[in-house]
Order: sequence, then structure tokens, then C-alpha cells
Amino acid sequence: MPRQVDHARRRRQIAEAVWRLAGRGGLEEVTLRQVAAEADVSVRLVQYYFGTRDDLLLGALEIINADAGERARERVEAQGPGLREIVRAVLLELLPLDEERRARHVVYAAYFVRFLADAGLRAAIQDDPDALETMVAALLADVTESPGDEAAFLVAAAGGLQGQILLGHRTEADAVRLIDRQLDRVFRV
Amino acid sequence: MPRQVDHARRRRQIAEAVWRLAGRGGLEEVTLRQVAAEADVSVRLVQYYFGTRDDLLLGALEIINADAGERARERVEAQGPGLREIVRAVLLELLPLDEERRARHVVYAAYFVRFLADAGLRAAIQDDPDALETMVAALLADVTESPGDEAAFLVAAAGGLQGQILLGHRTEADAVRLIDRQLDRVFRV
DNA sequence: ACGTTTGTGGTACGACCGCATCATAAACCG
DNA sequence: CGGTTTATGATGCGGTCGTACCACAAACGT
Repeated sequence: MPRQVDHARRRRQIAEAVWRLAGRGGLEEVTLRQVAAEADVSVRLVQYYFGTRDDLLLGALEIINADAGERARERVEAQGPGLREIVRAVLLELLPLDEERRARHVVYAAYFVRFLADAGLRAAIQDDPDALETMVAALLADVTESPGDEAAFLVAAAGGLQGQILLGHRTEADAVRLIDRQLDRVFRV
Repeated sequence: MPRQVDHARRRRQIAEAVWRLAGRGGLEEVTLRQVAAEADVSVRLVQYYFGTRDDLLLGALEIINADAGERARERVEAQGPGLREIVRAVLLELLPLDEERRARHVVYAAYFVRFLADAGLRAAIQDDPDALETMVAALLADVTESPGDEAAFLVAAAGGLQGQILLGHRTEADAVRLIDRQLDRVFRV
């Protein structure tokens, strides 16, 4: 074999090309040839590391999803011990407040319709859909009498704000302000 | 000419094929050939009534968007005079509570990434993004001290719940219940 | 040292893509 | 009634698609 290579690194290099293309023009743009060109490798390599196109779409999603979980955990754990700070960090993770999160949310949007039809793809991200919500609910247990409902509503609103920001219907600052306003209420400041 | 035909009806027939395909597999599936087959017409007819593929995507979106506005208006006007009922109807319009609304929201999801890159497409739907919100805010003017913020949050939450329902993360009934709970709060029952 | 595995490139095949061209039949206009 | 317009079908062209196949060089195992 030519020099032993870091398999995971190559996969990531290719997966990043998938994300960029998907974010630019949807999954429609994610062709083996385009991915190869974007990642600056040959078509053959894309096949070698991921297999078929469906495998590629699944693999790239699994990687970005693992990244998302890791980053979210990092950011939440970087908060102080205040309940409110932690809840806020969790909710803000759903907002495209930097290029990384923005790109990630756009990629999810590109996959969205496929999730509806492909249970395999959905499974790749379905570990944490209500994990966030459960976490928020637990954090709110002592500050409100219906933590589950408040958590659900906060998470849903953050998800809605995400879409509005991406479409340019709302500024990031305004979305953050709205979340803080609701936290004011829930935490009865 | 062969018998004069209802232009608008033919366009709708073809547009509906676009919606079905987009809802099934995203815009990727919306090819001239697939659309023609789904609408049971020839490829030539699709071209005749819409032009290029981009024109087709735009045209089909304009039609579904006009439909959405019309239906929303109907449903909201069918409500009684109660403020809360009207606000509720507006918010529920954002939820996929029947097949028609579900299909529509899935179509919007299929277009989403394209909206980000194509200002022309975005313009086709950008008449009412905050129209809903403005309307809700006006309705809430007398019942809360910050109608704008509450309206924004309610609309955002409804949008977030929409996605959750589509993905099967939440039942329709639960989403409606959550909205009613928040309306309880806002209307201080 | 040598065969086997690993990583990589090139490429060919059949299908499908968007789009344009040619053909044509039926209804309207004069 | 003849010509123009409208609505439709069939088909072909150049390109890209996913995928499979072939080749090969470098490192590893023995």
C-alpha cells in the first residue's frame, strides 16, 4: 500500500465537501463527481471511502451529527453552574450564531425531506431529538410547575427561530433577545 | 388549436405533480421527465406551460403559496370573533394538521435550501413571513404588555413544532396542547 | 524477498438529465 | 375558406449521473 493513511481524516475531508455542497445547493448538488472535485480527490476515492451515493449521504450525516453533539456538550459544559445559563446555552445551540452552526443547520435542512422517507437516515440523528428537551425539562424542574411543557415550548421556539434566522427573517440578536425574554418569564426574574 | 384548454388548470395539474415529487424525495426528484410522468402529460407539455426547470420550480412554488394564503385566510375568517380563537387559528395554520397542510410544509422544506441561495424563489414566498406575526401581534395588543415579543415567540414555536411533527418527534395533539397552554398564559385565563 | 493487502487513479457503460427541434392537428380570425 | 395561432406529441443531442471494472504502486506480513 502507498503510505498508510488516516482513514478517519480522509472520510472527514470528503464529508466536509458533502456538507459544503449540500449547504450550497441541497442534496441535488451532492453528486460523486462534485464531491470528488470539492474535496480534491478522485471519484474513485469517494467510492472507496463511502461506497454508494446513499452510503455517502448517510456517512457524511453521521459525522456532522457526531460533531454537533460534541460541540454542544463542550459549549454547555463551559457554562457556569447557574441553571439559567445552562438552559440558555442549550437553546442557543439550536441557533445559527456562528458559521459552524449555521452550516450545520443548513445541512440538516438539506436532508430534511429525505429524513421523512428514509428511516435509516432518520435513525442517524434521532438519538438526541428530545434529549435536548429532556435535559431542559430536568433543569427547569425546580423553577416552574410544568417543566416538561415549558421545555418543549422553548426548544420548539428555538427551532423555529433557527429557520427564521437562516432565511433572514430575523436577526440573530433579536432571536437571542426573544429567548432571554422567555427565560426571564420562566425563571421569574 | 386543439380544443381551447384551461391554461390555469393545466398549470395546476403539473404543479401538483411537482409538489408530490418534491414531498416524496426533495427537489432532486423533480425532473422534467418525472414531473411529466406524474402529471400524466408529455415532457413537451411541461416545457410548454412552465419553460425551463427553474421556471417550473418557481411556478409550482408560486401556485402552492397562493393556495396557502387563500386557505389560511379562509380558515382564520371562519373563526368566531374571539381574539384567542383567531390567534389560535393563525398558529395552527403553521402545523401540519391535515394532509394538505402537511404536504405544503414538506414542499416548503424541500425548497428551503434553495431559498437561501435564490433570491427570486425567496421573493415568491416572502410576502407573508412576518405578516402572520404582525397579525398576531396586533391581536395581542390588548392582552399583553409586549405583544410583539409574544407574537414572535408563538409564531416561532409553531414553526418549530411543525418540524417536530413532520419528523414524528411529536404528535399533532401534543403540539396543539402546547400551543393552548401558552395561549392560556398569554390570555391569562 | 516476495506475495498479499491497501490506497489510488483512470475509465467505460448504460441510464437519465435539461433542453431544443421538428411535426401536426384543431380551433380561431379574416 | 385559408391562414395563423394554440396546444400537443415525438424525438434527438450533448452532457452528467452512479457504478463497476481494470490497473498499479507502495507497504506490510512472513
